[in-house]
Amino acid sequence: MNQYSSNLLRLLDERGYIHQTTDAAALDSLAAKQVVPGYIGFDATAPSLHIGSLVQIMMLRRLQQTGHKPIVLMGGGTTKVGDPSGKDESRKMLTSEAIDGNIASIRTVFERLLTFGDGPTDAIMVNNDHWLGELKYIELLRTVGPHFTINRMLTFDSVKLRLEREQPLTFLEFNYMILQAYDFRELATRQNCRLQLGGSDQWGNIVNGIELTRRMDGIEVYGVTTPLLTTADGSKMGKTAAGAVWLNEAQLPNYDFWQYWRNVDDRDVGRFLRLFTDLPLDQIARLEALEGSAINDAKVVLANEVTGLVRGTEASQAAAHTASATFAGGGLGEDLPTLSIGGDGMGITAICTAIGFTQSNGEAKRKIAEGAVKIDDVAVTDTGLHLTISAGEGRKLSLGKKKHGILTL
RNA sequence: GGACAGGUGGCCGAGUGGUUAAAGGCAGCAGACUGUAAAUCUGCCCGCGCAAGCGUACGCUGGUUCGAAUCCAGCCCUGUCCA
Repeated sequence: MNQYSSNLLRLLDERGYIHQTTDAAALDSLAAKQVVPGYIGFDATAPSLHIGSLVQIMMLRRLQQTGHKPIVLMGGGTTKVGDPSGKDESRKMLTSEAIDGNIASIRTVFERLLTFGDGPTDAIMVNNDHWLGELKYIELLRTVGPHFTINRMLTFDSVKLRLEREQPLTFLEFNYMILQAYDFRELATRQNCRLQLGGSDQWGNIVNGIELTRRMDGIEVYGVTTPLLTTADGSKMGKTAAGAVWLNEAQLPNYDFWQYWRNVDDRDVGRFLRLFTDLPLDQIARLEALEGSAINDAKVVLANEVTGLVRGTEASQAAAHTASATFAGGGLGEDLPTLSIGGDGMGITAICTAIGFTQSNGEAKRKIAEGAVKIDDVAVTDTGLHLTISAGEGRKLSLGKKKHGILTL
């Protein structure tokens, strides 16, 4: 698979980003001779993206690394409509203020991974609300409507799925694909954008945009999708018990982010190193080849690198230090969650819940009965234990092997 | 507007008057084994309470009954077909 002449496609290919492309040869030769502005659309439904979007973000980074221009399209307008893809049910509507706030928060992560500015290969962030908001409905129908057939729209997976499951698909959602196609056409004419990247679930939307652009403006544009990322055990990436693995620190502490990568399945290590770090491929090959417990070293590298990229080097080092102190040294690290229990002390079950290890006092009680709760590595047996701490002293609270925290006065 | 089917715990899905805080599965958490992995086995898995127990919960609101997720009425929502 070394037939590509452009650095862009070669890099994407050898690091495992490519699932499908439209007209790979034409895109390849275009990327070999000029700067190709390419974009990916992101949703603005939450104040942070989670690691399910990280492949997409990394692709924009690769785009910039190979001398092209990344365009981050925030779906401020489309978020008002709601993407039916993969969702069983309609999303709730967000206010414009909430959407704008989300976009501002999401931008902070992009600023770590991409270089923004006015230069030819600097990244830019755009919001499709700017053009979608201006569109008048009749105008939209007249401009875009003729280029879509219901027949074709009905063949899309996102639509078929709803219909097969006998679940509702509103007309509003049905319009999502039209708006998304329109984005590509807008970016192609306004920003000279020639490429759209996205997850494999966006294939249909991307192809729609390509066709619309060709029909309306006679411009040839291209699409590349990534494979749907699942972990080795088959589940969708980025979901844990506590919820999604968020990219923003406000939604997920650095230490927990680091731990996510430290705990990936053995079989995922090489793939993730290629996708989510900038390490050279020969080094990754060496790490990936580690066997048995030695693979843990590769996981530490993965955690360090990804956390460094997304959260910053300092955060990464602090998390790594805390992890090694906690797990290897049996001690404590500063990044662990901390709870102040006050001068009167607290009941052990309330402590477990307050620090976030358990959802309720009842659950804490059950965990104690299972012998999972430890203070300074000694198992707690009494569910009624009332703990007090004297000044200057820090006690280590553990639930199971992985959850550790510090209790202070 | 009409006919029919349906709305159960994070999800899927049993349950048609009491033994039902509600089978089973998935997801999750913990224990054992390990390597902070996977697989496997075991336990747990609404909340409050030390506990006895109490409180909430089967779309919503009322009703029947000693007793309702289960029966009745009205309403809301979804799907399929018809107009």
